[in-house]
Amino acid sequence: MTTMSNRYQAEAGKNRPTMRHVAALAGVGIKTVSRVMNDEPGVSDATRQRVLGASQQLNYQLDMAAGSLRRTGRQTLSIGLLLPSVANPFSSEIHRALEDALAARGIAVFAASLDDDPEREKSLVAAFLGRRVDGMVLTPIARNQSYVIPEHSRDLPMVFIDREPVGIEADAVVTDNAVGAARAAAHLMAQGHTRVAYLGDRTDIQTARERRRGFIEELGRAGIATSTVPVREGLHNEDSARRAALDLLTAEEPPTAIFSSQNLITFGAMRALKELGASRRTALVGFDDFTLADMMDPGITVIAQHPERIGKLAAERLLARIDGDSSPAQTYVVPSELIQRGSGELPPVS
Amino acid sequence: MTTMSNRYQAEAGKNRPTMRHVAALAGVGIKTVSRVMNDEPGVSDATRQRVLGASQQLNYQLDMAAGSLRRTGRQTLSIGLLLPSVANPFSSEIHRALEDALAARGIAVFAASLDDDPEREKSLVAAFLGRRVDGMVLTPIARNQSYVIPEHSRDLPMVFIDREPVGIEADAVVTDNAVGAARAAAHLMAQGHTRVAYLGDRTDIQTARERRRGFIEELGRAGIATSTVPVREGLHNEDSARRAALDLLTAEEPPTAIFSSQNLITFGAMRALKELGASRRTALVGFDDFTLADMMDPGITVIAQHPERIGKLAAERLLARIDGDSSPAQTYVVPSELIQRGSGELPPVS
DNA sequence: TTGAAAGCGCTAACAA
DNA sequence: TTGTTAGCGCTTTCAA
Repeated sequence: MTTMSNRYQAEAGKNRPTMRHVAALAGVGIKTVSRVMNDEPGVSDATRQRVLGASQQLNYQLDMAAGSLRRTGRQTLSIGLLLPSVANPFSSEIHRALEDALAARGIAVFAASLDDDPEREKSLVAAFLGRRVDGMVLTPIARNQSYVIPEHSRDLPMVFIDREPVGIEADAVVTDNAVGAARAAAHLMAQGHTRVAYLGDRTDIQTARERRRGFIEELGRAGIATSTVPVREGLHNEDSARRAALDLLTAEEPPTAIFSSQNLITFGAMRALKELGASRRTALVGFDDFTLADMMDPGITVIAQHPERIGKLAAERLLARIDGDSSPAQTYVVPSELIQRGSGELPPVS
Repeated sequence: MTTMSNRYQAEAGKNRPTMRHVAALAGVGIKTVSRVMNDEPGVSDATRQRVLGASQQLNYQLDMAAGSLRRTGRQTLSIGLLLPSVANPFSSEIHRALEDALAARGIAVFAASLDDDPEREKSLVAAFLGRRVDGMVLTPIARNQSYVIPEHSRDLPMVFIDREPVGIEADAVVTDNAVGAARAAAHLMAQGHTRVAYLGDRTDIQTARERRRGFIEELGRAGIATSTVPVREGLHNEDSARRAALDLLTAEEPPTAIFSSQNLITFGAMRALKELGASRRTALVGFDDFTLADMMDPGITVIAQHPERIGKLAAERLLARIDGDSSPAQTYVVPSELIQRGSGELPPVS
């Protein structure tokens, strides 16, 4: 005991104190310290106070990693979140909603950015697994997610967001992409447009394909020959979208309305219209809402997604799985919403 | 040995395999598995292959937490990042730059949102510490950061961003708030403005006070009686800024130019100007750049911060500290930049 | 109410 | 080149 006191009590403040240091200083056993630090019952008030005092004096902090190593269930109270980019506004709102739902349970979030790189997806998932996260929320980008099947079978909770996974049956939370895009088509046709162009993202992205499908099919249902619909795809940034829009608008028989399938593409279309002085002549509906959309001239009509709802729902599903829910995997669809601001209500001008 | 084989090899796939399982399957000692998994030398090629095979067959994954528990230096390859909100565009760009710089070293990032709550700051820092992060990047909001002195003295690397910490000497990376605001003042005066209003954030925020000081002092240096400068402070969202701007602009002797000290305040000012039809009559310079600023009419002139540089620099400082740099704490200043887009170049109209 | 001993999955130190 | 033993900081188990 004297040895222990000497050994642990005397050590300088450079090294982080452990339970043994606290125990030695308080003159109790290490298990008693453990009980106090974890708010477990079975410790007298006097002892508890003594331990608390020692712990504060040493500035002691429980080591979660060491604890969860032995603890049954072995939870780390951390999860992994994989996003296209943490800097993407849509992603970061999902992130925020998730964080809020998980913070209530003391769960910390590892966030990482994919940058559309399938290899990164796999290595970031591996990094999460190596840190023994209690669950993962993933935006899939790789062709196939079957590489996580082993972990999923070991009951590691997993929720996919924005896009459904391929090759594995797991929970997913997605927007009604096709329905939303169809709504955009119907809205433009209701204003009298029949010549409506589609500006789309890279076709290897599932949501982009869904939006295209929903849009075109709705035009078809209204009797428009879908083969005549001007379609420009593979656009992945503002400038390629801008050029595609300029191209369409300066061709013969330009469209009287444009549907842009994503934020950056909408920005590109807006620029093209502005350059041509056609902002009040050509109708525009964009998928994804954005800051200041209502401050544009005219205001930009959009199909808004609800990232907060996606994040919240994903967190709820993840927590349910962590708590042992073993019902079959399911895809949850968060409805999008048409927000009229002017650009989508312009009548056709030929 | 037979016992071990039975015990570890036969277990079902539900439990995560450990090194012992791999060792048993490969017919080697556990330390050999450790060597292979950590790419350490001193293992014959044949043995290495056998271990690798067994590890893949079992879908084995090294447990970083368990490893770092014993490993000298005890690094977890994770850091904590505290932001006003992960959903704030300025914050999330810093986050992204940090992530990129740290990913190269295999370091994962715990991100959390403060929401201007000093209590949250402390509890989130405690959560990071309990997870034994290798370092922290913090946006301070509490009055005082002396509560982390014990950890800082134990050589836990820490870099403060956006605002300087109080009560502790630690590295910080900040924007030249006063200088940037002064640049806005000088720019507006160069257009001939003498009656310039200031719309500012809550005065308990250090950067808000700095911006105000820089702005007012620059007006004073030019001979403007600083007591006559119309100042509205304590604005913390778009609508309060909008109302303050409306108030100023509809009073007697309205300002001919406005400086707004932050993103949301700029949006509020823009709305007020639009409502009054004064967008082309009253000059506006905002602190903080934002998406589509150039698409407004007129384009919005701003003092742009450089979140990517702040994030990158913070990461560099953190890594240097993690690598043992023990030079005195220092504050690094990232210069802001005036971007002219039209709104700040309007001449005074009375 | 309290604490000693074992062991979580791994690496350090050392021996073979 | 390989393996054995101890032990990281903690919780579990069980005995006092």
